Amino acid sequence: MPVVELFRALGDPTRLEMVQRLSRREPHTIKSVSSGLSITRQGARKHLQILADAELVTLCPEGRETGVVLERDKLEQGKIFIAGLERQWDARLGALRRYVDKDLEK
Amino acid sequence: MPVVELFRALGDPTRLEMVQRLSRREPHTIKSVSSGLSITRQGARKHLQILADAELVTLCPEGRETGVVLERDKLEQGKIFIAGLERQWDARLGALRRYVDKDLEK
DNA sequence: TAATAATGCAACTATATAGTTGCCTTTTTA
DNA sequence: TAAAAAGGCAACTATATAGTTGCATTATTA
Repeated sequence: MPVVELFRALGDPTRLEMVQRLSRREPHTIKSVSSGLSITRQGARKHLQILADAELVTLCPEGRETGVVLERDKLEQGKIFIAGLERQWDARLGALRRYVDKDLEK
Repeated sequence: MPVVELFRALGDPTRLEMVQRLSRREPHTIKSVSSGLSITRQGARKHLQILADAELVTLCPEGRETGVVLERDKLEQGKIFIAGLERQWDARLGALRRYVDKDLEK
């Protein structure tokens, strides 16, 4: 289930910070996306690997440095998944509960 | 950062299955939302607690059993957060990159 | 009221995860 | 070409997490 890996990847403050940096500014290198995080380079590198394994990010080695690119489509998949949950909720019990609530107000 | 907890909560196959069950059908009890998961009752209960701590779910004890209610608003917060990332991406480098790509095609 | 159903609490194990340090390689650049 | 910059790989530690088992509690129901 790839969406589980996506949510797991987003479910860490360091990684979410990285994703926010990438959404705000590109291009980023491993260095720039990892700077000022109060963890070591290798610690940050592990987080980047998790993002890459979840395909939320692509690493592009070029010469001495490695570019980090955010995969917007993957974010979209997460949004679509949540929207699907909401749609089902709306369709079934949500509608019923709203009906019952309204009925009880009388 | 509450959205980190939300994503962390969704980033596990058992918990995502529970959330899907809740989105498809309500009401659910701890028992019903935990049945057939190939883990013990207590294992499932721990997952439910994580969902409750993330405020994705509310536990409502009533007599002998405890109702489990999905908090739709929390899902919505996740969707909105992702949409915000996408919006920033679209506004900044995404637009620039598309421009450069188009330019290179000539 | 005795049995059963639904659940809670606590202790325990095993594995995964976050983070570190040390050292090596490759590419720029002064 | 020597130094610096960016990064890879591996081993290690500590803590968090998933999952278990055992036992106790509270509500129903036969």
